[in-house]
Amino acid sequence: MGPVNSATWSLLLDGAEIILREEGYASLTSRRIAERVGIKQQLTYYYFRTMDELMVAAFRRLSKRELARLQSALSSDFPLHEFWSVCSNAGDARLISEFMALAHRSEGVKREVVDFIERSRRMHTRAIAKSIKNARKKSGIAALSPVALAFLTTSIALALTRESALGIRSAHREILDLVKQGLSALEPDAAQTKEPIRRFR
Amino acid sequence: MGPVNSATWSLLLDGAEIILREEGYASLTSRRIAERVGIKQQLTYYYFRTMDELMVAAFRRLSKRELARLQSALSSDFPLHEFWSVCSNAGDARLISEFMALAHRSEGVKREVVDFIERSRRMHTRAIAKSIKNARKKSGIAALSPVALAFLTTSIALALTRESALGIRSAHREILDLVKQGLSALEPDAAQTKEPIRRFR
DNA sequence: GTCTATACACCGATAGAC
DNA sequence: GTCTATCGGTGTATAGAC
Repeated sequence: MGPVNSATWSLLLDGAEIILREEGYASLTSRRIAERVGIKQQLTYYYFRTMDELMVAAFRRLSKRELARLQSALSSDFPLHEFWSVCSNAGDARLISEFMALAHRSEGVKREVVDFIERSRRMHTRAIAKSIKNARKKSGIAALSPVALAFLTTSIALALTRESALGIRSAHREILDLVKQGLSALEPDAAQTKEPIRRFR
Repeated sequence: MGPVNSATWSLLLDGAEIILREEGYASLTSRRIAERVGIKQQLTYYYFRTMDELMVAAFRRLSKRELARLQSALSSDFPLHEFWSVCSNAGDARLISEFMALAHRSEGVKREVVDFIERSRRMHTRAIAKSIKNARKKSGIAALSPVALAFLTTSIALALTRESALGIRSAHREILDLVKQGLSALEPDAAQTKEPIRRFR
């Protein structure tokens, strides 16, 4: 069994991410990955016992990276604005949504995905709670609990990216304005210092 | 080429739906469908030229049925409550989400999916607009345009079903109460006459 | 309309040479 | 650690008998 984090090990996971992004999980095969990164198919089984193990490893690496990215967003000057920006990244959203689909087909992947969602929601919730407490004048948004706001934010980000990928645009502009308004209510200074978030046309 | 809407033709699409629901789109193969409904694999190609054609036909049939279901919901006494109830049906949500994933891999499916989303959103938007106009006292919810409310409703329904399928429950109770409250603001009489919607524990 | 037979490509996975 | 060779299984799709 090949060593974790070695060069070829990482290369295989890189290939897995590329395939998932570009072609979806149905094309996530050892042959396709190997072909994409220029190695022999059978080498896959030196580093991973089964394809399922590879998928779990791929998501675990992605999850680690994504949680670090979210954590660093939450450590910035405008945590909620930055968190939203990370959530709205189309490439990673696509990747995570492919893994969510895979979660229905692999117990191992499912465990990791659930763990990731719960962790990121907890982080997000704590940050929202802090922002609400710090906000000078309470806006109507504080009628909702932090965890509900966290759920809504990520749900909206995912729906926007998914529909954008299909070419659907109806209501997007208004929803985006609404989110921006909500974020600015919780982080008032961000509106002046940062340019408007414009991720969807 | 076998006749559309014949018994075996329908049987094949039934099988396709079952496979999609139970195993996801990666398992949507002619062998698996045929095995599931008890016919020979090769017969698939008497009714459909390619698997892609079968998928498009399957979604078209589902889309028709679903739009009819939504339309009939909107013709009921409490259109928005009923629409929400249909959207929150776990089985159909799963099916539609599998087709959305398939849309990334098939131009034909993509066209049908986009058409379905746009049609259902238009129907939903019109119904919301009508309810807002009819509502006696305007609630805070009317600050949002009908199409934005339509987007939010379906996004929330999809996110709730997806997370429920994974076993995640955080914030669900509160979000469900929020939706119920919004629906009741637009359709005030429904609260008394119908029992509370309780689709997620 | 449904069947058998069959083509050819791709899949996961293993054995063993170097 | 990477390679060649190879297995049995499954995938789409076609030809042709009944």
